[in-house]
Amino acid sequence: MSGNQKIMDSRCENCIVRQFNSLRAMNKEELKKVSDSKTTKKIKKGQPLFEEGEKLNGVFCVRNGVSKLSKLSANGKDQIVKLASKGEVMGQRSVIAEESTNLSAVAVSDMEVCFIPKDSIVNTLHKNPNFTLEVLRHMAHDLKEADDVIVNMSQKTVKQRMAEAFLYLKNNFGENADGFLNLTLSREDMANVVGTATESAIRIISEFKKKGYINTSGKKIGIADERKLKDLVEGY
Amino acid sequence: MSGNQKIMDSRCENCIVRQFNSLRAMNKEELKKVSDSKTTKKIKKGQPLFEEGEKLNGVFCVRNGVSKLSKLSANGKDQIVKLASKGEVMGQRSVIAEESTNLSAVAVSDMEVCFIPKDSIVNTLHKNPNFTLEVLRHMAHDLKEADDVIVNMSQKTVKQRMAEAFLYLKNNFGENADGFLNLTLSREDMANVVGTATESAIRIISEFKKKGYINTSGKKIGIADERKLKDLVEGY
DNA sequence: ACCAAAAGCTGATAAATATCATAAACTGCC
DNA sequence: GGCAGTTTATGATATTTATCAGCTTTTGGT
Repeated sequence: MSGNQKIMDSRCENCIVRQFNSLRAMNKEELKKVSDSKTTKKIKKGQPLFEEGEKLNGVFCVRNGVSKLSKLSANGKDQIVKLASKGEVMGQRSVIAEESTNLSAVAVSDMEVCFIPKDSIVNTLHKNPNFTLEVLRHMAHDLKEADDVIVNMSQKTVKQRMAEAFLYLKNNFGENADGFLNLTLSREDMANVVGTATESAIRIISEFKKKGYINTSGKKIGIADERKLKDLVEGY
Repeated sequence: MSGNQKIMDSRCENCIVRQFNSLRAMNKEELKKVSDSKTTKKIKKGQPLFEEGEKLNGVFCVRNGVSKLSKLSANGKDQIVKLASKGEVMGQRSVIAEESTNLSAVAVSDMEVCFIPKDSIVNTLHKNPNFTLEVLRHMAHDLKEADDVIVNMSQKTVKQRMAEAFLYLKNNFGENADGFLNLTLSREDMANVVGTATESAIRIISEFKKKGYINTSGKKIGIADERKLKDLVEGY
C-alpha cells in the first residue's frame, strides 16, 4: 500500500465499495459531483446513524462495519429488518420516495460511512436512466428478499429462523481463522433479527450448542454443523 | 355509457386503470406500443395467472377483480404476501430483475387483466427516466410496506394481525351497501394472509363476532366496531 | 482493581398457537 | 333434490413461545 492511499480512497471514483452498489452506474461527472459533496463519518458501535421518522437529506454508503436497520413495534421491541455492510446504501427509499424513513439505523460494529447529500442522487435519478434502472434492479431484489422474510417469519418456527439467521451471518459476513463468525451480535440483537424474546433466543442458542450445531466462546459464535442447521431450516 | 365503450376501453391510452400505476408516466408513443402488444384475458375465480418459479415474459395489469400473490413455504402452507386489485401491475419485479417470479398469482374473484409483453416495458425502462423513476417510487413504497409487514408478522399476535387484516380489507376494497366487505375471502385465505392455521383463523373470527367487532352472514363479513379493532391492533 | 450496570443464563409458569378429531353447514353437480 | 366433496366450526390436547424472577458472568468506567 502506498502512503497516499487515504487520499485516493476518499474519492468516490476510486472507492472499491462502489463496485457493490448502484453508484457504479454513474458517469464520471455525476460521480465527481457526489464525491465533492459527500462527507465521511466514523460511527462507533452502538451509535445511531438515523432514527425512525427522520427526514433524511441524503444517503449513507457503508465503507466499513455493519449497521442494523430496525423498526420499533408497538410492544416496545425492535425488529431488525436488515443488516447493512460494506457497499450497501442506506436511506435510499426515504430519498427516492421523499418520505421520512421508516427505519432506524444503529451501528453494530465500528463503522466508516460516507454521507451523500440527496441533491446529487436525485439529479442523477432524473437524468441517467441507467443509474435509475440500476437502483430499481437493486430494489426489486430487496423486495423479493423481503417477501422471503415475510414467509419465513410467518411460517417458520423460532428455532428454524434462528438456524437460518446463523447461516445468514456466515454467508454474508463470513468467519475468521478460528471458525467464529466475523459479525458478533448480542443475544438481544439476535432475538430482534429472528423476532423473538431475548430469553427464547438464549435458550435456543444453548440448545444448538448442546446439540453441537454451533460452538461458542464468550459472545463469539461458530458454526459447527452447517448441514444440521440447514436440515432444521428445511423442517427435518 | 355509449355503445362503443368496449372499444375505447380496450386502448391503454383511454384506460382509467392506468391512472393508478406507473404506466401514466409513459409518453404517447410508448403507450401506443404497449397497447398494440397487449392482450386482455378473463380469469375465473380460483384460476392461476402464474406460478412460483415461472419466467414471466410480461406483466399483468389488473382491470377488474382481485388476485392473491402468495408463496409456498416448506411446511406446505401458502403465505399470501399481497392482494392486487384494479390498477395494480403484477410481475414487474420478475421482469425488471430478469429472474423467475418468487410468487404465485391466483384470482380470488373473477378478473379481467391485460397482459403486456415485457419488450415494451423494458424498452421504456431504458429510455424514459420518468417512467423508470415512477416505477422506482412505486417499488420504494412497496418495500416500505413490506418492512411493516415483517414487523407485524414478527411482533404482533395472530389476533392483532387478524384485526389488521379486516381493517385492510375495508380500507382497500371497501364495503357494499349492506355493510359487508366487498372482498370475501375464504377462511383459509384469511389464515394465509395472517400467517396462521385455518382453525385458528376461524376461532378468532368467531371470537370477534361474539365480541361484536364484526358480523357475518354466510361467508360475508362486515366490520361492526372499527374502533375496537384498531385498539386491538395497537395492543389495548 | 473494583464497582455498578449490562448482558447472559436458567427454571417455573402462563399464554398463545398448532394439531388432531369430529361434526355441521354449505356447494357444485347430475 | 340428493349426494360427494369442500368449507366452516368447535372441542380436546399438545406444542411452542413469552413472561417473570432470580442468578451469574461480563463489561466499561474511574
